[in-house]
Amino acid sequence: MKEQAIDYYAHQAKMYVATDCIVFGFDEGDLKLLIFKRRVDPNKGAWSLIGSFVELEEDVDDAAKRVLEEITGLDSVFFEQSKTYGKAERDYGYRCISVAQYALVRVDEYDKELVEKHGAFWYTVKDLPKLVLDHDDMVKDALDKLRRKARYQPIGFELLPEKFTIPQLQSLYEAIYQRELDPRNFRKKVLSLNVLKKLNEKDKTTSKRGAYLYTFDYKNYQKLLLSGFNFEI
Amino acid sequence: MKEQAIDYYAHQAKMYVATDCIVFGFDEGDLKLLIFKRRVDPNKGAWSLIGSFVELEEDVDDAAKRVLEEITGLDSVFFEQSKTYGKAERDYGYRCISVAQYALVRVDEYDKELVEKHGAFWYTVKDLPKLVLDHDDMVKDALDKLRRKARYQPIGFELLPEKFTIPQLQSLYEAIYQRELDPRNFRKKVLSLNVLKKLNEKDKTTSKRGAYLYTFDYKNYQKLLLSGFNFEI
DNA sequence: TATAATAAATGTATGTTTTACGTTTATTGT
DNA sequence: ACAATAAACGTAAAACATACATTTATTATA
Repeated sequence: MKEQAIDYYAHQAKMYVATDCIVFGFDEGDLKLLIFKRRVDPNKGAWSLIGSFVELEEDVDDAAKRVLEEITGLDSVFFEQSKTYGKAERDYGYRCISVAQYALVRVDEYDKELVEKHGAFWYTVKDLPKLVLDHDDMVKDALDKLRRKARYQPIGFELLPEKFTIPQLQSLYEAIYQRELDPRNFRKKVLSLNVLKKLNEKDKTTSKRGAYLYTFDYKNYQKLLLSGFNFEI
Repeated sequence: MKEQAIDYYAHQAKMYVATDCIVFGFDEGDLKLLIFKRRVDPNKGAWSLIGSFVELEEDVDDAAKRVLEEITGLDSVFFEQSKTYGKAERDYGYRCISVAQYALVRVDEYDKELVEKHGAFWYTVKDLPKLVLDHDDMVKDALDKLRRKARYQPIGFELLPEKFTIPQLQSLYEAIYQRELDPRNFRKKVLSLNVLKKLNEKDKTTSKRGAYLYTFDYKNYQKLLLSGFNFEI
C-alpha cells in the first residue's frame, strides 16, 4: 500500500519553484515599484523583480516573506499571492514556475541601506524599464489585483505612514487609479466609512494651515467588514 | 557564463507541481461541485477534487485544460487560476505544490458517462463532504473568487445553457450569493446592461405562461467592458 | 501689524441608482 | 369560462454619487 503510493509519485516530474515579489510603495505622490539589476547570470545586468527559489522544506509564502525581509529589513510587510506563472518555456532552458506575490511597503519604514546594498531601485510604476522574462506581465497583473482589491478593502493604508492626512490618502488613490478625484467628495466618502481616527496633530509640510493627521481604525474596520461594505472610491 | 547559470540552478530544490480543479456547475437551482472518490493511494476512498501532476514540458494551465477535458469531455471549459497552495507539509510526505483552478461548466453539456467513469459526482456546494488534504480550503477560496468575480464580470453565463430565461439567471445568482433577490429589480438591472438578446422562444417548463429565452450578447458585452462597468447585482 | 497667499475644510443642489413593493398579463388545466 | 400560476411591467421613496463655490486657519511678507 505504501509502496503503491511511493510509486505513484516516483514517475512524476519535478521542477524548480520560485517566488517573485512585486513590491509597491508610495512616495512623492507616485506609486513606485522596487526592482533591481540582476548581479548573476542568467541575464546579468537586466532589470528584474526580486525573488528567490523556494526551498525544499519551506512554505511558498515563507519564501516570499524571507525575500521581503532580506530586501526591506521589515518583518511584517503586507503581501498576498497574485498569480502563478507556469508556462513550460518561461525560464530560459529550465523548468521553473514562479508564484508571484504583491507586497505593499511603507516607504518611510524600509531600510534604505539594505535596499541599496541589493542594487534595488524605486521606479515610478508608469515609467518602468523592460523587465526580464515574464516579469512585465507580473507587474501588470499585480497592478490589476491591487486596483481591484483597493475597491473592497482599504489596503491603501498599508502604503501610507501610520499617521497621514486626507489629502495624502487622496493622492495615493489618485496614483493607484491614475485619475484625479474631487477632494470634497473624496473626503466625504472616506470619512463616512468611520475607519479614520482624527488626531489632534497637524502636518504642515504642504500648507500653512496644516492638515489634520489621521490613523486607520482597525477595530471599526473589522465591524464594517462584517456588515459587508464596499470601498468604492 | 553559461556554466555559471547552470550552477545557479543546480543547487536548488525541485518539487512536484500539481494542478487541482474546482469545477462548478449549476443544476436544479443549486450550485454544484464536481468531486470524486480517489481510486489510488495515498488516500484511496477519500473525496477529492480532480487534479493531476503537471508534466515537465507542459504549461500549468494546459495541465488544467487536460484534466478538465478528461473529466468532462469538453474542450473549451471556462477556467481561471484561483490560488497556489504551497505549504511544505500539505501533501503527506511529499513536497508538492498545487495550482488550484476554478472552472465553470454547463451541466447540460458535459459528458455524463465520462464523469461517471471517473467516479465523479456533483455535490451541492453547501452540503459537501470532507475532502482530502487542503481541498476544503481550495473550495472555500474558489467560491470567494467566483463570488467576487461575478460582481464585475458576467461569468454566471458560463454556468447556464446557451439559451436561458431571466428567472433562471436570477436563480443562478441566488445560488452563487446564497441570498434571495427581488425579481423585479433583478430583471431591471440585467436588462439595463444590454448584454442579453431576447429570443422569440419561450421556455414553458416552469410556468403556463412561459418565460422568454435569452442569449448572452458577447459583442455588446465587449463594448460595455470598454466603458468600464460594474455587474453588481 | 495688516495683508496676501495657500491649501484645508465645509456645504449644497442635482442627477443617478438602488430598494421596496403592487398590479397586470399570458397561458393552461379543470 | 374560469382558476391558478409564474412572468412581466411600473412607480415612489430612499440612498448615493457627482459637480461645483465658499469659508477658514495659518504663515510669510509688505
